[in-house]
Amino acid sequence: MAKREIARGGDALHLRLDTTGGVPIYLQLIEQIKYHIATGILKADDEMPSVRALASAQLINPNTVARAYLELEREGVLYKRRGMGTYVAEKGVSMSAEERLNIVRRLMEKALVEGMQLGLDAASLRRVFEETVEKFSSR
Amino acid sequence: MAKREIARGGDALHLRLDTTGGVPIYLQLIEQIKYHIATGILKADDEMPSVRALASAQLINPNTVARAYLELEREGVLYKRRGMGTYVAEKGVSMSAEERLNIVRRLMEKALVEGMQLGLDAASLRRVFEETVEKFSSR
DNA sequence: CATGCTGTATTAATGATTTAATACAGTAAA
DNA sequence: TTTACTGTATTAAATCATTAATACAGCATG
Repeated sequence: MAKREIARGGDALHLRLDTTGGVPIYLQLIEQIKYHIATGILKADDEMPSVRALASAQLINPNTVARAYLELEREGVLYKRRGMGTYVAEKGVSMSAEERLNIVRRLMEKALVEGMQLGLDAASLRRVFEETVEKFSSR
Repeated sequence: MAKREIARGGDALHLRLDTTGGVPIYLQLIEQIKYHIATGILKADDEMPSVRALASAQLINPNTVARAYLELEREGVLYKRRGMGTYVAEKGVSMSAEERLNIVRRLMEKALVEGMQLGLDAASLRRVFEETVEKFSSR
């Protein structure tokens, strides 16, 4: 038996999955893994929990984890070594600068449209922006 | 027959609906209506196109429009007068300041998590923010 | 009050998504 | 090579979401 010493980034993962059907599990996984990378809990080349380990820890089907990992690999967030494991990738290597900007622009627009609809002025929106940037600037 | 004179805000609506199934039609409607409000094309108390008028203009089912209007009413974006029509509401009257802030925080977080994952630094993110704010500050 | 417009409600059909069961395939270590 | 771990692929079941058909109900106008 190969009981490798593991120092998985996944050890520090605190995933809160809501399995009541509101949001698909694999999307929650994707979102929370990205979040943990953004906060620095997961760093480049950290090993993720295996598909089966994470599945049994969370009492979900391995395929659901595999789907999340697959999508994250497509986005360039994770990379895999067949037979070995899944790892955190370096950032932003998969697309052109313009493509990346456009993705963020779309999301920013969504946030600000919603904010304006809720009656927030530019100053309030700016405050939310700065506040949020700080959460991710510890690294 | 009551052929009322109408000055619908909807006249200026340029909706581009993609009916190939990617994004649900009613969500596209919601998003684009909010967008038009944010840009000032639709103003408070403007009359929206009727459920049937918008449906036949866009070749979609009236219930689909009704669903979008219903959701927008729930969010306080539109209001209705039964038998009369649907209108654009004043902004941000339906929830507490803290609730409104939290909604925007969530969306902002999503945008920035994605941005960081794509390798953008704080300065680039700030540029996207300012750029986007300006789009909606003409009013 | 009748007409023709508003939005509403109910139900059904369709289609897509999500999850699960299960078997396959690659790698490392003993 | 065997074992025990990795991820992968295929298929099917179940669930959910979306859209549509159709009938109902309220209001303004003439």
